[in-house]
Amino acid sequence: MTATTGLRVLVVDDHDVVHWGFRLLLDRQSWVESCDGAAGLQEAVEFAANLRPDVALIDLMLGADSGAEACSAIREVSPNTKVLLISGAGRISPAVARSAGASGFISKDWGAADVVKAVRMIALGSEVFAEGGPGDSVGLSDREREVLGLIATGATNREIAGNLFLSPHTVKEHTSAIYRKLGVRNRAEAVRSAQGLGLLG
Amino acid sequence: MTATTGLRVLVVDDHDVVHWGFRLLLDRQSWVESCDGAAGLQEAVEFAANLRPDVALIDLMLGADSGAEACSAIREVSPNTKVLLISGAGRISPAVARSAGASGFISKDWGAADVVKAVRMIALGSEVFAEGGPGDSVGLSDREREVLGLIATGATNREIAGNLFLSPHTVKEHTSAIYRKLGVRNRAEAVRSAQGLGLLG
DNA sequence: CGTCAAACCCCCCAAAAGGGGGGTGCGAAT
DNA sequence: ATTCGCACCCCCCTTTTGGGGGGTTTGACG
Repeated sequence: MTATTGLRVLVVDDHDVVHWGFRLLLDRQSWVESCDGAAGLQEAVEFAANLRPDVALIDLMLGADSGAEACSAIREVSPNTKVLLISGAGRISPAVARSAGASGFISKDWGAADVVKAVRMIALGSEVFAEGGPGDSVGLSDREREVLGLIATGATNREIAGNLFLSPHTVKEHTSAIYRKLGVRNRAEAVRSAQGLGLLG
Repeated sequence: MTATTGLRVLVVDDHDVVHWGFRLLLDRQSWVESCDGAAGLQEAVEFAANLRPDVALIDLMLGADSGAEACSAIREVSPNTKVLLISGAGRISPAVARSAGASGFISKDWGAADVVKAVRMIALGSEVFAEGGPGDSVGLSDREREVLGLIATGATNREIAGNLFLSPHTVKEHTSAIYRKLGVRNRAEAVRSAQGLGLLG
């Protein structure tokens, strides 16, 4: 639905449990085409060079290696790969993560659904830098919030258009923007997400 | 979407404000084809006989006439018309309302959205008898709740089918049942409604 | 001054949704 | 003993959705 073609994901983590956990989690998503894993920096760079993954999930504590290093190394051999850094215990400043070329930074204790959503948002071009937790300030425009409210009432795009005196196509563009910003695929999930974020009454 | 053809609604109320309020409210709904009004019993019966409305909204306090009487009278001349009784202040037992042939009974201080929803639910064949308020115990089956939960994650019917080892078509029947029971037209509204009813985590 | 994002409009397309009809079997209730 | 809700399967159909292009204007911000 979002994905015209599935995403290729690379998981880099030296702990087998984490590593396989993510792979099982992501392989289950219909928009994930393939999900491979690497245990160390060298292996990760090889994979990245060959597979050109869309997203790389990199653990910050890569044994002897640093996650930030791995991030730079991967983006050197595969510049189109978006990197999502994952912290176990330690913290990292968004600035450091950004300068390493990462598109996002999350904590390992996020729920599975939120991690999955973060991967999707990054693949779609958003950045995810967690300060306090998932879903801080999504930054919908006024119009988008208005459309979102009508979506939640079950209105079709045509009805929304009639209500707001717009063309149905413009409404679709707003909905697309909403989905992108919320990291969501469709109306139903958008409503759920919006409720969780307190964007709806 | 729900309506292959729009609903015809008749509003019976001797207070002009209420009367027009409902008409304005309902005319705005895309699934309402026409919405006429009558001020008294006789007028109401005439309208019902000619227009054969799908739903009649009847005020309980019809001046000298009783709303329950009007209900019986209307269903005599137009048996397919579903009747929704509306109480201003007074209360009526569901038993009395049922024996008069009403499909539902609500209070005037319900929110606009809930009244609209009640009309739709009745038109779809459900009964709406308010005890404590709108949306008491919708009575989804286990399977339906399961499907609803997946809908809220943005899953498509095909994905739900894969997850629950069903055919996509069976999933669609569950979704239809969910929509009917919640008085809702589509996934987005179902998610919103379910949240409000506490059916989702 | 340019630039950028928001908001609006048009075209196209494939996929999904939603509703209609038909059917089966089960178990619980009347 | 028959009815009713639940769960499951098949066919058909139209509408809606979501994404892909392309474009304009406006107003804010540097």
